[in-house]
Amino acid sequence: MPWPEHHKAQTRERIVEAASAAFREAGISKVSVPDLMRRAGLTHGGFYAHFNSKDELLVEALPHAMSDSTANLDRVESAPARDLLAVANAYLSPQHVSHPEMGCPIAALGPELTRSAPTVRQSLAREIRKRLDQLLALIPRRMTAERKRQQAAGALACMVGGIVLARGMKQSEKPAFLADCRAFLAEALNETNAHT
Amino acid sequence: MPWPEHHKAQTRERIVEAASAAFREAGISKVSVPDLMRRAGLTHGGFYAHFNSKDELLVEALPHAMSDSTANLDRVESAPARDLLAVANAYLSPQHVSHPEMGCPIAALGPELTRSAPTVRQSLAREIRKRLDQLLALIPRRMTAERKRQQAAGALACMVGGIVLARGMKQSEKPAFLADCRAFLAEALNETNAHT
DNA sequence: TGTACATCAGTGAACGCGCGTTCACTGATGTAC
DNA sequence: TGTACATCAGTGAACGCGCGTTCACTGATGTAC
Repeated sequence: MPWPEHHKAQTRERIVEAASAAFREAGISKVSVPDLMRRAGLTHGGFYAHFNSKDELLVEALPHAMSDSTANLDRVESAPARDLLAVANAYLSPQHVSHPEMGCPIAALGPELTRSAPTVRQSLAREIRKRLDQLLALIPRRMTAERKRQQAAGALACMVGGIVLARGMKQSEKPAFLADCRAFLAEALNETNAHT
Repeated sequence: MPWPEHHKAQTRERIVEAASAAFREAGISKVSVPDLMRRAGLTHGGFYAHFNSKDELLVEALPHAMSDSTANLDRVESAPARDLLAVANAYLSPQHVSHPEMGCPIAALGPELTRSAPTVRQSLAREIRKRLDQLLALIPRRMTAERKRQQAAGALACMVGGIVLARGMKQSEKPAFLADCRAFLAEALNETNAHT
């Protein structure tokens, strides 16, 4: 073989990484194939040696963005967060609001992904399901299955909506709104409520 | 005057209405000026007799969509809902999930609006602020101002995120997820918690 | 060790297309007489 | 009441542009001898 063993796979990975950040930052429709190939240090023509279409890239970029985001957000002070509230607090942070390119793709691209091609929508559904299950696993065993499901669903909804809303607000109102969302969840997830 | 008094204003209104529904259904960037003029029963050339740009229309279509949405959602069984939980329950309904064109523009277009022109972003910030204040007004007086703010913020976040997530899920998982979000909020907003 | 070669990752000109926007015009209307 | 007219809302051809995608090619690479 005329090229180093994993050379092509590495280039492909670079494209996926560039796309995963660029889409979250600017929106899928606002990032053209020439744009993202430039970001990956390549020219646009080579794109189709790696992917059959922009949608096919998207199917791969979404799980990548999701892993990237949860890897960043689920660890607090370099240790993986072990309770739901810690994950929610990290998620509902000013840093997450101001850095969509490193953050959750559901908050940055949810509605746009929902309107994309069927393969993309399937990928989105899979990622949401997975994220919900991750959060579910962080909830104390002693609660009923029903209650755990409700807390995971409610917390994830509050997290995603909190970021979407904060990003749309006046700069000066963002921190207080995020703090309110965190306080709301702290209260709602508080175990003393588990027995009412 | 060669035309009926409010003729032009009515046409303009028809364009705003068509845009407000079309944008929520398909996304702003996927609806072209020719598209929406066709929807309003006109040809594309006339657009610029009413608006200077697509962005200028957007600044007007957003508040319109927001009023349309809250008018639909804030009334339960033809009477205006008077408590936050009733509003949240109507918002987190399967009908809202399956009809974005009549629903909340923040859930349908939030991230895309956040990346739009400054004038559009200002309009979005204003609408979010207004919505938050509406919800705040539905919370019992006896709570502290801080707690009321937290409940309004948390509930709105949960509502918006709940719709964004439900729309991204597998069809079969949507109803249970929405029910979980509603149950979560019923618990979190429950007044017995107000005194913990 | 040096050289000719086959491979194939990446290049860049070109394609058809639909976008947002402009503008010369058309023709339905209310008014004046 | 009937007709000529000025108005201006709406029309549709045309603009430059950037999109996603295709394809003939280039040139850096590892291999064979």
